[in-house]
Amino acid sequence: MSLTHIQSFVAVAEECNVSRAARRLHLTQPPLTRHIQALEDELGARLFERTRGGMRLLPAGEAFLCHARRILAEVDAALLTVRDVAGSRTGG
Amino acid sequence: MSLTHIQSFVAVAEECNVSRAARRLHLTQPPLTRHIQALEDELGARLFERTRGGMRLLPAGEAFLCHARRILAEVDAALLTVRDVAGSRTGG
DNA sequence: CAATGTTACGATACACGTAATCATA
DNA sequence: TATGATTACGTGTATCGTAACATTG
Repeated sequence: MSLTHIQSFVAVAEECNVSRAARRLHLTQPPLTRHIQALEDELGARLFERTRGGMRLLPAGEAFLCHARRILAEVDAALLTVRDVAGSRTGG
Repeated sequence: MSLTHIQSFVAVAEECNVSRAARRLHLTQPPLTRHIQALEDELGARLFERTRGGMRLLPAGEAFLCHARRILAEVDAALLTVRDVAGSRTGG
């Protein structure tokens, strides 16, 4: 599991479409497909249903999406907090 | 930023010692040193004070530690939740 | 010499993008 | 043919571990 895979998953879940998610992430489709496959493999569960028009979340995928967003939010918070603490070192 | 770097950071913070953290992570010292350096570089802040006997958290490091633990906990929770949802698919 | 962390360097593994493939209508 | 995802394959980068280095007592 990696943060990159998690970001890819969230993008695909929100776009319901690998191609659009790829554009949004400035990536091509193949790596994105592989990210999803790696997650599904590691979690031992299918996260998306592959439909004619794109990707649709399965129950396991919806469950994972909640956590995925919290993980990314926590990473953002970590970045902000550390920069804040370090930036205010002398500023008081 | 990667989950591996975050795991390394937490181990070093808890052991106050790169060598012990490396053993705990089944790794050697150099990659661990580089993980910490990469984090410090990316965050733009020094996380540890290098002392004679090992590593000691600086304020920015303590701030980051809180978030780091939450990120890892959230990842664990994601694993458990997804496996639970997927496992109970037919079990009712 | 013994213990700490760091840097240099070569081998391996990972991840990308292009191109080709499968499926649907 | 057009749109969607996936697989095959070559290449560039990242990451590891060993070995060498610097610091401290």
